[in-house]
Amino acid sequence: MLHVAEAARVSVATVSALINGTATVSPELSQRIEQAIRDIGYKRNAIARSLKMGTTRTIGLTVPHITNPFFTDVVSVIQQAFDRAGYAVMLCCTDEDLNTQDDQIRLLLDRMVDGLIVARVGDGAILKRIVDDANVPVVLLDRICEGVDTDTVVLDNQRAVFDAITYLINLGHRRIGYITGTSDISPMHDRMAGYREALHAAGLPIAEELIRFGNFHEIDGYNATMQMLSSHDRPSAIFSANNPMVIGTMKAIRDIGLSCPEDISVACFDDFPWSDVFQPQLTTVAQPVQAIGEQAANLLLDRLAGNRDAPPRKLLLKGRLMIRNSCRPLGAIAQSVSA
Amino acid sequence: MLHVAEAARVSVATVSALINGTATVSPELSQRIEQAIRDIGYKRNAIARSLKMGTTRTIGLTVPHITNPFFTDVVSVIQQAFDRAGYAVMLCCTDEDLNTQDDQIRLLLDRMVDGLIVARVGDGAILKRIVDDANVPVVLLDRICEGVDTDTVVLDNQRAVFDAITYLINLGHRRIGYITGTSDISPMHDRMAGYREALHAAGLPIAEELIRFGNFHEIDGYNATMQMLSSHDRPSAIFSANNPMVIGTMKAIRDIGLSCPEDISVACFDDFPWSDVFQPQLTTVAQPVQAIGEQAANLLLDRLAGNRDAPPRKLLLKGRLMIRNSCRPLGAIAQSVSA
DNA sequence: TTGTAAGCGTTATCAT
DNA sequence: ATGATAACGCTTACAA
Repeated sequence: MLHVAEAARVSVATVSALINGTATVSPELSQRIEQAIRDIGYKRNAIARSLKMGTTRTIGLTVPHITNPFFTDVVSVIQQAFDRAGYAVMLCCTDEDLNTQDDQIRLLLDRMVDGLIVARVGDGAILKRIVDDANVPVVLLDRICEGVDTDTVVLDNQRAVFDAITYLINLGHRRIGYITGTSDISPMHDRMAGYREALHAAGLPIAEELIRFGNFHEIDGYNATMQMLSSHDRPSAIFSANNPMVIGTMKAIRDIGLSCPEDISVACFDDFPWSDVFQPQLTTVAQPVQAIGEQAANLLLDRLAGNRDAPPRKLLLKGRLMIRNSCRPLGAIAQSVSA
Repeated sequence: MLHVAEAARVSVATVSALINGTATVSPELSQRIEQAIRDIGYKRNAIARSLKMGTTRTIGLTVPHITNPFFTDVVSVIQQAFDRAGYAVMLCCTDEDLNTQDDQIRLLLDRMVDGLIVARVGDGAILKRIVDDANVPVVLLDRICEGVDTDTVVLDNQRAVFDAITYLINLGHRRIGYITGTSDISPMHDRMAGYREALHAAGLPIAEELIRFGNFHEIDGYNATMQMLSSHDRPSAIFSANNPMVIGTMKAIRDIGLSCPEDISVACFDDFPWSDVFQPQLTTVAQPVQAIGEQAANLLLDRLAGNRDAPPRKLLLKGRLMIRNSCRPLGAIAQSVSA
């Protein structure tokens, strides 16, 4: 900018005034300055501006795994929304690791991000302290956080799984396997509650050996399914509370020589774009990813626009059961087995 | 930092020296300073540091669509690599739009990113100018760029498609539909060349009506497939040069009342994690996503570490044909049709 | 070993 | 309408 000012024979203040329209500058000087800007190819340095202004027009976004289709979509929507608003987004993946998340959030805060969207992991205590210290607005995505009272966008997970399990029960299933991630994060906790609630509402017993915990990855779904199917009294249906793990479930079913839905019914949380093209067409609980991403972005954008004092807004969205052909009435299963 | 200095009754220079280990400071002062840092909860401001140092420890990454599974994986790998190295990554999605890409790269450059990884889109001329002006290292990912002579990681696309089409030909297919994105980007151009080369090598004619151009999205694959299948002389196999479009192809096959592989064989570029679990199990060309992401990251990290003068390094990786069951010998197709 | 002070590229206040 | 100048928070000669 100094170069521009010199070339145009004006002061830097005038250049700044012109660029930002913060004061009126005469036509002659305007022209000289614009010419100089073109000649030199001047671009305003956003870092210096940030230092002075105290704002970076950058937000931080942290999710557990970007390869989880749910997060892929949500990240995509959020990124687009901020791009439209002229914000940059720094993306971090915590890999479901608490310390990693910790480091990443500090890294983002050090870089003076104007706001944070976080799908947290693990214990919320540290997150709470970080968020309290930092003076930036935070929106919690997908996962609520005990003690952190801030804008939130989550699904009604309990209700969604209740519906799915009830559907399975109505199909005649009595022994329904349930594969979940560690329940220290709210969605896993709430989904499990939905499972228990549905069984309870139907007057069915809860068989603890049918509940398996994994670490969110395909391999965990594989192992959990293997264990359940190797038992002498295997379930007639399996619900996976997490999207990547259901791939493992399907591989285990295949490897053990069974097939879905003939021998075992399968349903899972989170929809796939290809769900209704390949066989079996998985019955899933679809989350409104577009809405989730947009709401999260809007909530933060609203705070960024200056609305700091509004009380925390908690959005609870509804899932939708997408019934396809991966779950069969239990009668049909009995037939195919006896055939 | 000023606060810390005051609280510890030292100068800011001493605080800085201690934090950065850039000079030795006496035990007494060290202790006082560390105490003050804890008391105040001081965190170094990375923006101010960046302004002074001229480096942000942040890189920019732009891809067309993060929802394209290939890019999802590559972005994930790259993000992890830079996270390990203490870098933040700003992610942008161009949506295959030239102007968007333009704006985003400028936005990243304004923010003084230390380097850029770009899976470019459209005409390379503007990209070239931008890259020349900016004084940051750039690595080109997935797509080379005429005139931009810099580090590059791409696949041997022509060879990969040649292999896939040859496989189809050996199965007995003669009329092979080909669905591609606009060929102004190198992978699409090279893959098409592989298609033509394979037909030519087998002495087969190239039927231009079997080559359809789409815009990379599922809907484009759908439309292209619909058109081909509605013709009186439809192909016996379809190859989709792009991953999202093959979902459209499968939907079109279903909607038109045909089935794969019984009525028509399908193969495509880019592998899916679930390819060998659902039916039909798609035959695909798998890219070494892990290697691609790591190499791109390493190339940039190496430049960032100071190796600026090495000549541009061009990495050409090999694809792998994953043969599954979505392609049938033509004889079998004839049988199932006559049956 | 420690402190003083200049400077990174902006914006903003206050004279002129 | 324009310009001089301080300030944002840091690093780094250089001086003490």
